[in-house]
Amino acid sequence: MSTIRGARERARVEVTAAIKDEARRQLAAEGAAKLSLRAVARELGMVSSALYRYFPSRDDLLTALIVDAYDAVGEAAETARATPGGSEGPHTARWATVACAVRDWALAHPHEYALIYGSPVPGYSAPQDTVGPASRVGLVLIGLARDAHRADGLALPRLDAELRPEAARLASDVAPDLPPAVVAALVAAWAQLFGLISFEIFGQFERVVEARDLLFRSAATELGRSVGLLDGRTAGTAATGA
Amino acid sequence: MSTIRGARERARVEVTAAIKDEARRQLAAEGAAKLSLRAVARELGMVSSALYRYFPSRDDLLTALIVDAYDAVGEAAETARATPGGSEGPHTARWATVACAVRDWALAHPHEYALIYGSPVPGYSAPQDTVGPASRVGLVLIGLARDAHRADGLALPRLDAELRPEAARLASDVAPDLPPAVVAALVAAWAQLFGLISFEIFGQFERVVEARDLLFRSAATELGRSVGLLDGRTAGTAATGA
DNA sequence: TGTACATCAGTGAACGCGCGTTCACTGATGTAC
DNA sequence: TGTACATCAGTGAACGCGCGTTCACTGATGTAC
Repeated sequence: MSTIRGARERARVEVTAAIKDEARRQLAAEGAAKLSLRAVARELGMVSSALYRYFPSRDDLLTALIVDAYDAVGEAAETARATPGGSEGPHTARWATVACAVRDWALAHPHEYALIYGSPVPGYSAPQDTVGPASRVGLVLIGLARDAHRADGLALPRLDAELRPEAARLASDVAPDLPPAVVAALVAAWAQLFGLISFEIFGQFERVVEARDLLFRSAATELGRSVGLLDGRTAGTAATGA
Repeated sequence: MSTIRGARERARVEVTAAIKDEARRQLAAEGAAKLSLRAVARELGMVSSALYRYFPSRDDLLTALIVDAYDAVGEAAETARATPGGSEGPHTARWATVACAVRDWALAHPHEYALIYGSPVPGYSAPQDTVGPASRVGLVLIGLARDAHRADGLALPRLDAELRPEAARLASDVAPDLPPAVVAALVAAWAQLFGLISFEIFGQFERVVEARDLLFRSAATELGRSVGLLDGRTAGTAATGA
């Protein structure tokens, strides 16, 4: 199926991509709530009913955009982690590199960011297809902690006694090889990281914060420390794979 | 003007409140994007054009709801701070009390929360009226740090050298009596606090975190520490006023 | 206390708009023999 | 290589819907003298 199967099939792939591109363009211009099949079709020079050959409904188009957005930000994080800044030097700096990559993606695609990390679109409920792509950024953060752990660059963060069962459950769910205290701190840091980004993207920093790059990098680094990552220099590229 | 001025004026106040209440109800049911003047009027047994005697446009109604929501969450924070849990005992615990109050409000009013801390409503730009109410929660957090500072319960958080000018500027803007390092950490903690809440409200914790109360309280307490608040017991009610 | 006028809340009809989705159709591309 | 049939992308008209906003109006409440 990876071969080109003929003109019809190739056309289908291209038109599907064109529809999503145009939808993304309208998303950027107007926001998710205003995304309309008719407007997309109009812009593409098609009649609106033709889109139903590609997406059975408006919600399915939205779902495709959501999956693409999760994949895009996940890929940005993964790419950053593969970069020297994300795989060499102090683990807190690697963490900051990945965090900044996520933020950069968000600044470049604010409406796609809002689609996945903002208020849920009214009347729309995300189907199962989104959970895989949605976890990619989280997995990169876990991977960074794992690298540090294997290189002895990970301290144990504080863990409230009453949180121990939940931490153990979380760890066995997402990273059984890491200490539960680290996993609990990771989940909190994950949410807090996007809190910093959302406040910037959604305008809460307007007229308050000016040096946003600096504040973000500094706060993100501190978040890395809260997970247990150490500032000290350890081996360059981790001996352990991904 | 504080006295009752007559039936007409009293009716105006009541109808205005009824419109906002019904609008809030629809907000909770459908989300901001689906809020429509016609539906509100219908539910109130009025004709849609009658609403224009009270709000010059749909956007003005939205603005009123936004201001009310900021005021409600601000009041929740202020009330919590006035409570024993918010004004006595370790400063980190006071901070956690306030943070939990904000989260409780958000859980009880998810759509109003989304209205103010979620993706901006497309095509709507917040007017100046919202900035005062929008800052109330932040001011409570600053107040908590101030209480600790005056009671010698505040340590200096780390401050990156390159962030010093921004921290100084921030401090002189919002809290000249606090060390710049604290103010910079406060701004970051403020955003991160809402990151924890948004992830929960917007569904990112679905199928991941189970003990959300515990995780939140623990992470919020840690955020208080990141600002410099100390766990040690200091004087009961701070000798210093608000 | 009574009359004349001003204010203003609420009505009902209308304007013009864009939306998602369905359906019977045309005509080009692909497949089987 | 050629013919007969099946698949399927795209058309165009239509259905039924709800929306924000305007406008001339009625009638009740309030005010000035």
